[in-house]
Amino acid sequence: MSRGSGDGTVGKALEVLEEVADFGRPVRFNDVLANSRFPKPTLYRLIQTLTNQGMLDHDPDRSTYAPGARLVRLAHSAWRQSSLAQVASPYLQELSEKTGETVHLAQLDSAQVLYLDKRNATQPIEMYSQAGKVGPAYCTGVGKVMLAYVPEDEAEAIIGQQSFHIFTEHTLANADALKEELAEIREHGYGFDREEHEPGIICVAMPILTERGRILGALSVTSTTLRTNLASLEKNVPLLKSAADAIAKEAQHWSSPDHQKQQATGT
Amino acid sequence: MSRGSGDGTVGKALEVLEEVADFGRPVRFNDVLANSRFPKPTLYRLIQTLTNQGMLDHDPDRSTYAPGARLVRLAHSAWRQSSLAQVASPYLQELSEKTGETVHLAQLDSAQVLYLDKRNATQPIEMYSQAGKVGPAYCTGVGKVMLAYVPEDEAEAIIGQQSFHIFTEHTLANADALKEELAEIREHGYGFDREEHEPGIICVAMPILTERGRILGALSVTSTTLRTNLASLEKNVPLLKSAADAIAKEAQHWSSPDHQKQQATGT
DNA sequence: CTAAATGGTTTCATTATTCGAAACTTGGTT
DNA sequence: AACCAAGTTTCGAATAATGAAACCATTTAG
Repeated sequence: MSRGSGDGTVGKALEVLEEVADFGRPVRFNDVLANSRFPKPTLYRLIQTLTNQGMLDHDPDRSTYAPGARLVRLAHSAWRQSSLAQVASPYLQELSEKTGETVHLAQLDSAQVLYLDKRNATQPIEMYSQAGKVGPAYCTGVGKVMLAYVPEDEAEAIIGQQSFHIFTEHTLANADALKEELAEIREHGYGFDREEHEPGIICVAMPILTERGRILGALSVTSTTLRTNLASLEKNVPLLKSAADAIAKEAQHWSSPDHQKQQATGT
Repeated sequence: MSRGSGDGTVGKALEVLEEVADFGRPVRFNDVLANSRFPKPTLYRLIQTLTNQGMLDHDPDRSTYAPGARLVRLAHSAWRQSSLAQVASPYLQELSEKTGETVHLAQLDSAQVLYLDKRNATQPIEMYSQAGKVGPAYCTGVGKVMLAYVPEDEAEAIIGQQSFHIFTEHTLANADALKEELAEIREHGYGFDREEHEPGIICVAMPILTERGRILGALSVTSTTLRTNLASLEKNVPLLKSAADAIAKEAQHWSSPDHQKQQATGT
């Protein structure tokens, strides 16, 4: 069930792509080989294929590989039509203005939290730099509220994949503590981050749920213990709740942003 | 040689991914089937695999597919370590400030122009909205200068894939006209867009070449016939040239942006 | 309330692709 | 000139992908 398992050649190729991406710098064939479960010729062919396909870029001068241009193009498309990100945008803006705090939009990607958007009340909008970042699910506000509303069996699987690395003295240390917390979240309908990931950083998080109760993502309002406390953050719950509801409703009925041809303008 | 051809299952899967992305909206299985060269069960399995892998997201309520979250995450990584985009950023900023015009950074992706970054002198920086867009190679400034420096055989292949759609009365209408133009570009070392893609839009474009003469990408300064003309735009050539040289040099020696662990901060 | 149709999923024998140990080539070093 | 390491190719055996047809589950029509 976990990625890269029995998904044939395509799964393997994507596993390699991820490996290359994880290096965070251009890599040589041998570097990849050293970190790969695949034998040399297999890896070689997978990399060849990915390069051919534009998913990897090959620098012949330095003989290195890096994630390719096609990926950027595909992701642009993914972003533009991700109903959550598109629909949520104005609500995030409103939330950050009303609360004066940083607001996040996140989604579950595999067992991790994927940040789709972020609004910093004080700073101008920055997107690409934040969208696409990932974080742990078990010790972030958005991670926990999403986990709380994922179907039982999936949740179990995801929890099994958490590292439970202790970031601060408040980090939940194991699966049982996390499960207790999830139950509590279901009771209230929202959750907190009590300095579990970073000292001094706290947040309230709200799930974005469809009418049928399926989890689409999560919103959070983040601040620091220097500026405020959990009780004050909790006052934003009604705001968050109505934003989450509105986003869920729109996302369900959403079909296309602008269906007319979008051609790049520029030379 | 062109994509999606003999690259086995991986090529096919990516072809399907692209098909889904091209719809620009969530699609049903049947919609994809109607536009696909694959028979039903094959397509079904490819989509299954892609969904499994997080490259496609499946909405069970509406039974639709859309490009997936994993794509956004991978692209974030691709972007961060794309040496061109990272290295070029400050130079683009400088160019847009000095010229007071819009500046583009582009790369070749297959037979298309892929925009990596854009600076609008007057407006604040916006990234995701522009990066990832694609445009035609044969009728944009950046497209033509890149084509001019691609190895003979590759250029031939790419030219063969151009649509030669007539956008304006100045659009180059066929391969021969384009080849002539490319020869001229090689002579001067830079090129123009003479309202070939959009009426009133003109630009000067400069190739970014390694010491060995390999093409990495292209820069352009774009404006309108209302504000200026080609002769004035051409005055920016020295600026462009020195930026292109500097970018090429840095890109070659570049290894990693910040190699320390980058953990998302937010909850 | 049944019939037909539509949209999606599974089967299974056939066919084509992938696999990987080993051998080979290339380019740079003592 | 012999060596070494990184990268590339070979080829029979093992595996995975293929797609016509059948199947199942919802809708829509009669």
